Amino acid sequence: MNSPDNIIDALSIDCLIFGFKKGELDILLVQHGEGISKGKWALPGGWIRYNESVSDAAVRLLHDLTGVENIYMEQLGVFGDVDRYPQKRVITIGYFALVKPENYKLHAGFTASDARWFKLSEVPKMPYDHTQILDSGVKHLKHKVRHEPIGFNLLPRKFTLHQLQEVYEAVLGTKLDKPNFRRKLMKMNLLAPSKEKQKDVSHRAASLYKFDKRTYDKLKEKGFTFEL
Amino acid sequence: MNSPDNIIDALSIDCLIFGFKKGELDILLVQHGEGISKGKWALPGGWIRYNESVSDAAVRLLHDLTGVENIYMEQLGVFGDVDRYPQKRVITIGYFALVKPENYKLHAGFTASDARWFKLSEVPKMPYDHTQILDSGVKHLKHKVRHEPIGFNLLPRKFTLHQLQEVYEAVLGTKLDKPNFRRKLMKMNLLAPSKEKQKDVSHRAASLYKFDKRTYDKLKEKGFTFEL
DNA sequence: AAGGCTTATAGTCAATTTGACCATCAAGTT
DNA sequence: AACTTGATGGTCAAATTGACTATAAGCCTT
Repeated sequence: MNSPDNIIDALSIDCLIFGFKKGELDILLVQHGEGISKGKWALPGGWIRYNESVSDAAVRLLHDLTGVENIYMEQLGVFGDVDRYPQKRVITIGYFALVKPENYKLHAGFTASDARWFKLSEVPKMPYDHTQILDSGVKHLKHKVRHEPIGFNLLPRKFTLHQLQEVYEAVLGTKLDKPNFRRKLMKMNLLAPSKEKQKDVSHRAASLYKFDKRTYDKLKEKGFTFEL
Repeated sequence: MNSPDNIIDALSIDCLIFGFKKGELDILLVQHGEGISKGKWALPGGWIRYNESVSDAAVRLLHDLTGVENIYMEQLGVFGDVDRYPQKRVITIGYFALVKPENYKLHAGFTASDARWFKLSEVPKMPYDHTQILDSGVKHLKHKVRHEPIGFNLLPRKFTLHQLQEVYEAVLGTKLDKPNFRRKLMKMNLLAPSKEKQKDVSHRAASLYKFDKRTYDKLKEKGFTFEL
């Protein structure tokens, strides 16, 4: 096969970086400091370098922006409508990341003059097809959170069952029964109890758990699938 | 954001086209007629045109190859390792398609000198990262078939419950209990009985059903999710 | 035409899981 | 010491699942 060189002008990456605070999902946006989209809040992103794999580029961009190394991250897909970007043919690859609150501090990166978290319900109008990318990511999150144990990537390493429940309630937009939720989760054996308890609460302190990846991997080999 | 133009050389599409016959999954490959990969069987693919969205390109390529318009199709993801393609930096977008047996006839397309179906178990070594793309697609299929009603896209429009069961057994690599499988599927109300029966079988003819997309869409709105 | 094959389809039943609850417990607060 | 708040533990009927058994419809042979 012969390739018609340079049939597109450029290939970018745009990141959906989700966080969770006060019972609500947040998304990290940056304010563009130059170009046509100056002043607008948009998804953080950047360009793929020539000698860098697509996934390396995503890791690099995510790191530059948040300063964090071990973020949960996956590729969301390609957004390639002809007129998604003005003037030139730019195709972008959407990435999807979940960050823990302890990593909520962030760098202001590259060409962004500022960066901050928005509640999902208060995301402003964004340029290009970023709103479409976000919708696609939220849909993906809703689906995935029910079929794979990824919810705790939005929580501190040690978390209470109730915090986890709040994540599910926020993502799925439903209320869940507390005893039933805990019963279901505990039976899966994916939560390893740490000996610690919650602190600084004005009521009985809840036990803290952490996700037991080792056990999950073992169970998965035996055919177990997470379902909620 | 300023884009460093043409940081990659080209962007291609590669298609995973799955079929189902004789209780086994098939995949459609083409034999390359020119270039470095001459003579090798590989995934069918092509280039994205300047004035064409990525998804339009996928539809076009799939149509050129199979001659079929309404194929079940979705984007699988981007494969962008630096050295996945010799000499140049070519990034590819994997697409994932399921075709019905009545559409098994195909055109030999563009630069492919030949095209044919391979059983999944007999796929030859493929050039570039095509084996990786295939593995990724099979994994995706295994997951998706359990969480969304897409299995019948590998069957004729009207099919028997047992045919459907065979699809699941082939994809998942397990044996399923016949009465239990039928009970579960029937309870979902996603299969509309056609008045017809199987023909030319040397035993009691089974009823034919078709997937009832309308009902599925309604149920989905109400929060139903397909699970098997 | 009768009996035998083969696969479809129906039904049974115990074990497990779910959904909707109520009850008790362990802190901190007044 | 009583009260408040949320954690944790149980109960129970209903629904679902998994492992089977039983019966029904056809063709195929003799």
